[in-house]
Amino acid sequence: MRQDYKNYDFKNIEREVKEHWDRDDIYKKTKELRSVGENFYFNDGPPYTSGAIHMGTAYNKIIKDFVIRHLRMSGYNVRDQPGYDMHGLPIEVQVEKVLGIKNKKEIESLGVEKFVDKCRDFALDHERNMTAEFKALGVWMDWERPYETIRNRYISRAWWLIKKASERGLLERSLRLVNWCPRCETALADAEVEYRDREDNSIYVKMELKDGRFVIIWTTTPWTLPANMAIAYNPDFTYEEVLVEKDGKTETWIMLNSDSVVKDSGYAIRERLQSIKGTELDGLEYKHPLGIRSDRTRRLLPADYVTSDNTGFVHIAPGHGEEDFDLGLKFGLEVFCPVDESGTFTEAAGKYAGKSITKANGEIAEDLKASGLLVKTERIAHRYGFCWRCKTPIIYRATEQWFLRIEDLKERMIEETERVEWHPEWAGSARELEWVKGARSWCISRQRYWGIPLPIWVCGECGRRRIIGGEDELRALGYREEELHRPWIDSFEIKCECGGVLHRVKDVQDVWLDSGVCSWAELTDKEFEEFFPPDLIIEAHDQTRGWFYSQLGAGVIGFDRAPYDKIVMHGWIFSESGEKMSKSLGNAVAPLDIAEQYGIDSLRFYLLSSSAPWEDKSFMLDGVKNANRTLNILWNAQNFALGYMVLDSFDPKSKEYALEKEDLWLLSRLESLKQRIRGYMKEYELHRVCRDIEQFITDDLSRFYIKVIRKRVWIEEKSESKNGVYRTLYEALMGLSRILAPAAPHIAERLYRNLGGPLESVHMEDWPEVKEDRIDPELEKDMDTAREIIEAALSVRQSAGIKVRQPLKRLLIRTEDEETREAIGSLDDIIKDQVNTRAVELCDADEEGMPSGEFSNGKIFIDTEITSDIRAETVARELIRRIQEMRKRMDLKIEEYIECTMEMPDSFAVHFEEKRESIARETRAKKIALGKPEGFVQDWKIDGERVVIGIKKVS
RNA sequence: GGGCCCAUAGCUUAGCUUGGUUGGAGCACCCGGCUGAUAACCGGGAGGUCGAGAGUUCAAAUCUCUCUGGGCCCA
Repeated sequence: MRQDYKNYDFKNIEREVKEHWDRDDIYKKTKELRSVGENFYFNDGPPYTSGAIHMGTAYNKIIKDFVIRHLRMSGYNVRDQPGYDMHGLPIEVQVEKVLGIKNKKEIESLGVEKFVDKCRDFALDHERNMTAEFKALGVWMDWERPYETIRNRYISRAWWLIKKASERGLLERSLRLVNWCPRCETALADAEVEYRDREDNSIYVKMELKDGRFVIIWTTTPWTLPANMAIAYNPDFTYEEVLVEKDGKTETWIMLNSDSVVKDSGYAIRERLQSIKGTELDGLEYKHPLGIRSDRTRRLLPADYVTSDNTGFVHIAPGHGEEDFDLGLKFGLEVFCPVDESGTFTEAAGKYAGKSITKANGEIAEDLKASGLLVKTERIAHRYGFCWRCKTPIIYRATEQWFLRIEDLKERMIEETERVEWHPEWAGSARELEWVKGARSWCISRQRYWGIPLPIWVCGECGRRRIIGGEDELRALGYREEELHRPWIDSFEIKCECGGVLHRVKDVQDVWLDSGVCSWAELTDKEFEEFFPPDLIIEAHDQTRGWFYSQLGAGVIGFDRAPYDKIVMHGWIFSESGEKMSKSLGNAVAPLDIAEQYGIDSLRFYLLSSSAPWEDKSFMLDGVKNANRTLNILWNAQNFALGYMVLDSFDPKSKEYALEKEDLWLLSRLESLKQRIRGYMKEYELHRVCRDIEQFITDDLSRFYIKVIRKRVWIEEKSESKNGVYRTLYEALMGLSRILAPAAPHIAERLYRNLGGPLESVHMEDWPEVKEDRIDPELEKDMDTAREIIEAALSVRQSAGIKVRQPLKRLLIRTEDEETREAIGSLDDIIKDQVNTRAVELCDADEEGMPSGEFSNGKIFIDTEITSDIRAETVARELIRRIQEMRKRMDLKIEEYIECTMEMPDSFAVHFEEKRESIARETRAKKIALGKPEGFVQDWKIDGERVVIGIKKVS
């Protein structure tokens, strides 16, 4: 056992504890120790290597670290390989920025090899930084051996899945409508589109029917008009046909909501001609408003999804809208898409050829106006999709892409979602299930460079496909390059049976598929045998559509099951004012900056205790301060205990001790704490674990227990009673070091080491069993009663102006409650001591004339009569308190002796003489007398009288 | 517009499953006190339309419905 820093110097403590872990290889030894335990596969969701960690990433890893440490202490052999998501558009975009280039053409002219090398360096740099930060947070994972999505083996296992999908008939190439980023020139997954509000010009356009009447459509994307192939109406609606007039000319219009459509258009309604049922419009032909592909016949077609907002007619461009595409499929429309990869109109767009769609918007409106077809323009705010990385507005394009038909697996995916144990329960039963039910085919191809190349080779002659299921298969065909990435793999050709040549399709795969395969991608055969499938994953709620889902899809394709049994879903961390933390808003707090100020353990303890894991949190700096305060109190309690234990050479193995009521009480509290924690852990209520520990430290241990036993340790000679205190404190602190180890691993470690823990590290300890026989609910209840009475008495003292240093003659308690009477009887020593009263008595009637107060089961009265002895003791306590204060100011050690001389009025002096011996004993004074104060001298005012005290240290 | 989650004191929150005396606590604030572990702690004070409205009930923070605001995921 050893005494430690006087103050809770978290900086040094945390640094030194980490040094200890490193120097003595504690992490490895801990894993080694548990290698005989039951296998447990914790699967880390890979953060994306494109920036520093933020508070949310920190929280994520802190929860994981908590859970893993707890599992290890509970005996499990935990597989804890962390991982990094290192491919994909986000990195490409950042690298483009660094290189100062803007599009795919510039990448091609720079050279794909150079570009990909940069991407790899970028990802590896960030991986290094992030690892350093995770380690700094005290997170124990296998940092020497993380999985990386860019490794050959990883890529190889991803290919295996695509081959598997192909074998199961789930891989297909087809013309589909996809989200498309014209800047990045690639398809985007739904998950890669971010929706925001923006303002646009919407236009109302007259579409001329063959008979000269017009139907009015409304669109927010004028640039899709060249691709118009039909107009949809709703067969359930009844449309209005009205005669409108402008500049003396009249026209016949068909629409809904004619009044609001005509408003501000310069037209006026002259006559309401008739109502037209939707069905009557079926098949009517109209002219393309811009005269594009005018040879085609365009018709009005029925569609249930048309809403009654706006005009009740929807312009249909199968090349640019999902519903349009589906309607086109149903009615055999041409999928006309006169827009290329970069968002530029092709020759097919007639006069707009070569123009970018964003610029064409205005021009199209102008042209419509010129030809008299524009009814009006209206500014509107609506949700629009943007590329999640470069923030360019996305468009929809019909293109040939590769898909996984996971909608075919929907039933199995639903079953698996229902099988998995979710925390909280609704995360699965409501949220994920809802999302899975909407499963659609998964577009996995990307027209980019930095990603896992799709392992699909197609013959230019006969169209035969060959899917390569792994690196070995590729090498067996003669592939020589070390690298499996683009561009190296692009030039590899395979001979076809037909005599032709198979070329790899140029695409890379969606990064969500990368992380989707991580549960098996880096496992050795042996590990796969021992650990797969994973037992547990822990991620934030945005992963509903992300990793929870991509893993489910990949797992069901590969293994007909979800690659997890249990999911803990956690919340996000927002700024103090509840907004998203972001650098651009300037409200982001870096986890390590906070740790620098208040300590890593404080940050961890705060994040874990602040609210339930699945709740979103606003990050409160005061919360971290408060956690720091709690740990500080623990530190002080430890100092108190160790100070005396070391002084008395306490031996925790010694059997020579006697436990008093308060000792048994604290031990009971400790065990019932452990019992509650056991329940919380089952439900992943980590916040309750931490809050209850905090309560125990501050309330039970520091505020009450230590206050009660202070006198017992201040007795000089060794005694069984004093050993009882040591024994109790030792057990409480040892217990705390263990149950605090997952949340605050540094201070727990230090505490354990200071107490002389038998193992090299607290993290190698077993999670403590609950010693149920020590739990004494009756004693705990009695103590609650005693504490309540003590509080009430102190409160009455205060309002009566009787200071605690003045003993009471009696404390009288009136209660009808039998249990309360028994509690008082059994704990009266503690009550006496804490209230500072000579006697505790029960009474049957109110005591007239005495200050009184109430507690939940009765009333109390204090007898404030001052006898000569009470006066003497009050004076003695006042003097002792001042002398002690001075000893402290002189920085004397507890065991050092003093000589003390004092001047005081006669009214004090008589009492001083009376209590001289006990004053000398309590202040460790060899000599104490009246006389000229010498040495360290201070003036005091006691009850308005001047007392001068002088102290000298003696050796 | 849809699904899920959240809303209690200035702030962070307990209580809601199973309706029942005056809805607890911490931080911050004010007043007083204690202290040889403690720049710690204790006592008191002030601070609540339990987001709003309706319903069920003898009784609603708690159950039901509607609405408002926030979050996540979608449309």
